[in-house]
Amino acid sequence: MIRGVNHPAPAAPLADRLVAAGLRLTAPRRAVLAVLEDAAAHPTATEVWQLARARWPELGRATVYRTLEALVRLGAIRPLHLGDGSELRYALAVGGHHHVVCADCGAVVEFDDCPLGDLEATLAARTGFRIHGHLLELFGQCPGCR
Amino acid sequence: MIRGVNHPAPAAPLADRLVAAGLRLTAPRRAVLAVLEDAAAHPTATEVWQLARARWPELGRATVYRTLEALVRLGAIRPLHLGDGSELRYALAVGGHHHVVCADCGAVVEFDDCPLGDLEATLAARTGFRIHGHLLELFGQCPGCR
DNA sequence: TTGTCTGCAAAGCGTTTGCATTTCG
DNA sequence: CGAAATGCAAACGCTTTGCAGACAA
Repeated sequence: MIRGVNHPAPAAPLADRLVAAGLRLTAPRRAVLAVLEDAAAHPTATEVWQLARARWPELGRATVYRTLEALVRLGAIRPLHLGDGSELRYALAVGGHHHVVCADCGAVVEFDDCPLGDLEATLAARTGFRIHGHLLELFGQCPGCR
Repeated sequence: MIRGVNHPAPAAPLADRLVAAGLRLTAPRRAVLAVLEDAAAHPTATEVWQLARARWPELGRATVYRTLEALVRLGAIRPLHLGDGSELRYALAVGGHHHVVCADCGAVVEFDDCPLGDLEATLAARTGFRIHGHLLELFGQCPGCR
C-alpha cells in the first residue's frame, strides 16, 4: 500500500478551487460540491444531480454538467468510466484510482497498490504536462463470468 | 521500456477469436475486424463503421456495436475513453495502453513505459479475475493549456 | 451595475433494441 | 433446416445548448 506517495497533500476544498480560479460560488454549485466531497463511491452526473437536489431542489441538470466540467478543467475532479457502456463517473482528483473491471458483467474491484512510483514526475518532465492524478484500469473477467 | 513483459504472446487474429468462441464469421464482421486490425489510432464506434463500410457498404451501425461488444466480452479488444465527454474508443487488447490526457483540450500523449511489473498476476491471484490487459491514464494539463 | 450563472426546455448524438429477413454451419 | 446474425428504424438516455431572468461580486 503506497497510496498517496506521490500526492502528499489532500486537495483543497472544492469551493476554494473555484474561487481561486475566479469562478463564482453560488448556492447551486455549493450543493454539487458538497455531494462530490461527501460521496463514498464515484457518482455519475445523474447521481450527483439527484443527491444535490436534496440540498437545492431547483437544481437543474445543466448546472450539474457545467459545474462538473469546470471542476474537471481545474483538475479538482476526474472523469472515469468503469467498463463498457456505463455512464461516466467522477472522482475527486486526489492521487490515483485503481480498479479491475469485468468485461462481461461490469463488476468492479478497487485496489490501492499503486505501482506508479515516480512515473508521474518523470512523465511530467518529459511531456511538459502538469499531472493531476491517474487512473489504472485492469480489464478482464471476474470469477463468476468465466 | 518494458512493454510486453506481461503479455508474451500477441493476440491471435480477431477472426480466430470469434470462431474459437463459437461465433459466426460473417462478411459484415470481417469488415469490422479488418478495420480494427488495420487502425493506426484507437477508433470510435462511428469511425469503425465509416471505415468498414468501404469494405461492406450495407454495414449497419447496430452490427458494428454488436460486434464490438462481442469482441470486448472475448477480451480481444478493450474500450477506453480519452478524457471527458469524448466518444468511447476501442483498442486491440494486446498488453496495455498508457497515455496522458489534457483535461482542457483533450490532447493525448501515449507512452510505453509500463511500470506494472507483475501487478496483473498478483491481482489475478488475489481477486480471481482473469486479466486481459490494462489501461493507465494520467490526467492533467498540456503545456499549451497551462 | 454587470458579467456570470441558473433553470428550463429543446436539440443533439451516441448507443441499444425490436423485428422481419438473410445467412452461416 | 435451425440458430445466429443483419439492417433498418425507432426508441433511449445522457449531455449540450439557447435564452431570458436571477444573482454574486
